Amino acid sequence: MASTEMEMGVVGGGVNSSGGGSCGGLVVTELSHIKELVRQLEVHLGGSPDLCKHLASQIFSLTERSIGLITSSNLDGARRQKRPAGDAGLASPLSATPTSDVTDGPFQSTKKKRKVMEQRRQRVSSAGGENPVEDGHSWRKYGQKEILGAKHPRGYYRCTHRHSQGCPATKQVQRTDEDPTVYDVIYHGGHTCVHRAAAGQAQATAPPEHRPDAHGHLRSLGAGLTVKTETEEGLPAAAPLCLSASTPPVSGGGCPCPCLAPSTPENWGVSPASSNSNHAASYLPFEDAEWRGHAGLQEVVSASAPPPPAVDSLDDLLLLVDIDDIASLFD
DNA sequence: AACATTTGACCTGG
DNA sequence: CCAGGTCAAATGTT
Repeated sequence: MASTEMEMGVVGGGVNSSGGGSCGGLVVTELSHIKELVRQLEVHLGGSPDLCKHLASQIFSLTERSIGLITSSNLDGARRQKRPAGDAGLASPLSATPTSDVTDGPFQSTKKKRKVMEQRRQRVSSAGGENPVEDGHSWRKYGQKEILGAKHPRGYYRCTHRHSQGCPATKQVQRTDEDPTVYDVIYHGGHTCVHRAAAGQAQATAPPEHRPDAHGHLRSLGAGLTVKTETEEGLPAAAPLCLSASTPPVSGGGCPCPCLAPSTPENWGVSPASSNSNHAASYLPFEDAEWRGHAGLQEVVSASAPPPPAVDSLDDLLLLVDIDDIASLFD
């Protein structure tokens, strides 16, 4: 049984970072390039599909490179600054989890599947509502565990499409000790699943906040959400956004993110007992292997914020991805 | 019937 | 040996 499960994702897929060092300038250059490409893409939207595809793939590879640079930089920083594990209950997951070298080859042997994948941590507030945040993915709970030093058990979830598509994404959800309405969500691995059919259906039937098109997603991303992103050292960082252009959207401008199955009320990273259908919001943690560079980032997501600006154009999208913000990481 | 959750047992790394 | 992570049978839900 366990042996039949494919653990092969696109983990560690070809982000070639050029060593650590100060890469801020390089990243800015790369991102500026991306920005320009996106502008071109916008111009050609509705025009030649081939050209759009070409631009998309260029954006994709540039993004990969940039993330590689950011990743290597962040990891360096994280390694250098050792974290005191004193922080009651919360300190453990990221710092104490002995994630193996993320820069190394992803697989050594099938036995060593544990902890091979990178992880990202988010703090999710459910302020008032029952559910923290909808993340647009289908999760299936496969375990729960009392964690030493923590008041609340940790839930273990994996992508619903794990078996059907071999999607390696998993997440762990745990209430924080300080505030029961706040959850720590740790994601392992990115989604490799694509749920085209369901996504298309969802586009027609699902409520706007669940529509798998980029704009809808970005709207929902903002809908009632503030995303404060910071590194472990407390540096400001770019908001996590789904920019992957790896999967060409369904014609007419779908979401570039894979695995956008219509979310179910059970998607919630909380005990199903407390989950119901009136989720407060949606957000996109990270969708692709390319976005795994945020290993050192901790995102703080609050579900109680006022309605956000709509993202109606790629320009709006670009506004959300402020290159300067990213650049400031390296200042 | 199919799918999801619960939960105790098992496995693994430190 | 212990804590964390995963498995899988039992159970619940739709």
